[in-house]
Amino acid sequence: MKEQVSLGATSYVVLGLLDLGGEATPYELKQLVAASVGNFWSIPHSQLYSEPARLARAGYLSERRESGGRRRKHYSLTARGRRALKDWTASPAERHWELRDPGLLKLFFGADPERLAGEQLETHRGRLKQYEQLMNGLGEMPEGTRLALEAGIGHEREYMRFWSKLAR
Amino acid sequence: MKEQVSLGATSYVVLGLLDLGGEATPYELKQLVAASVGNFWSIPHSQLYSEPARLARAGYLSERRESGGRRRKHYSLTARGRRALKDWTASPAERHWELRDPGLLKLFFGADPERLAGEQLETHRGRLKQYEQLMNGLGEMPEGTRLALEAGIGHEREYMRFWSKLAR
DNA sequence: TCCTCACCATCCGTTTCGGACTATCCCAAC
DNA sequence: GTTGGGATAGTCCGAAACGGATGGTGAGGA
Repeated sequence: MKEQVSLGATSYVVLGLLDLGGEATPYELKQLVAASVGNFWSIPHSQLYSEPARLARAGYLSERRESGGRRRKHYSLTARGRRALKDWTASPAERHWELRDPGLLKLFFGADPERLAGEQLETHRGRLKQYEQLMNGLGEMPEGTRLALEAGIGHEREYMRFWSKLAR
Repeated sequence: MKEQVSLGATSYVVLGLLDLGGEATPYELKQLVAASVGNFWSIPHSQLYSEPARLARAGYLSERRESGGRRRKHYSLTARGRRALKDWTASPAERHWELRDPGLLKLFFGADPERLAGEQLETHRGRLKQYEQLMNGLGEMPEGTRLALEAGIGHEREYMRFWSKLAR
């Protein structure tokens, strides 16, 4: 008698990370998110405690609890969870798309382009560098990860072009 | 004795749109959002009823109510509201940035790049076209608006490049 | 006159957010 | 061994966001 739950983007992030990593505690998920997908899709850490529990209740994850010490909970995918993830990746992506960029918002509402550009260039330069290091640093990585990172780099370069034009 | 409220991105969108448009009802705000900033930063319509009310209570907006008919509420900026908007545009943008793109998320978690690319190209082609029409269609527009639109177009072109590489 | 459709607004249950708070563990210094 | 500090790990809860269901109002046409 599994509980019925609906799966949102957050759910799939959890499933996806567990698929990549094999097994993890919420705390480890938190680190994984921070180091990967969190760069463009943030998830509050408290969700990474409640969401796996929810998914486990619905049979997508199995839960193993340490017997001693901190009694951490380790989660891993069940067959059902793996299935759900596969189905999701194979289905067309929702149209819903969002670029929540406070810098662009300020620009839209009349901030001085030149002053904003200086600051934004700095921000994006930093981020670009970080992405490029990741790309070179990590040797082997799954193809999807690498491609998503490439996309990120592409967008950062686009930001550099854009703000550079305004900076002069 | 004004009520104390904290201003978030949504608040500034409301202030900003009223600054651009002079005066508006929540319903008009909804349309303005849909036609402009909503393209990259969505706001649920119900917020566009509650947020102006909240801002009015705190003295950032003034409220004028139609005496007959539907008794719609028209909002406009007070000096205080205009001030808050100016301060915000002049302050450095928060680092917090997000690209919520379900397509990239699926790519990250292992979707077949080629199949995803076909679908994404279509989506982005549509959006790009729409932006370009806006750019050409609207004659005069505030500089910020035009620049933000240019940024959007830049990113869409980047998407086209990216997914095209994967599409072959 | 009545109907219908577009316009307009509110409500409210659910989900998400994010920050404050607490607990635990490890190791080093005393 | 005991104390203390920093990294690790988890919980909680009020506030905000979400989004869909619902209902009213008015203009124009049949």
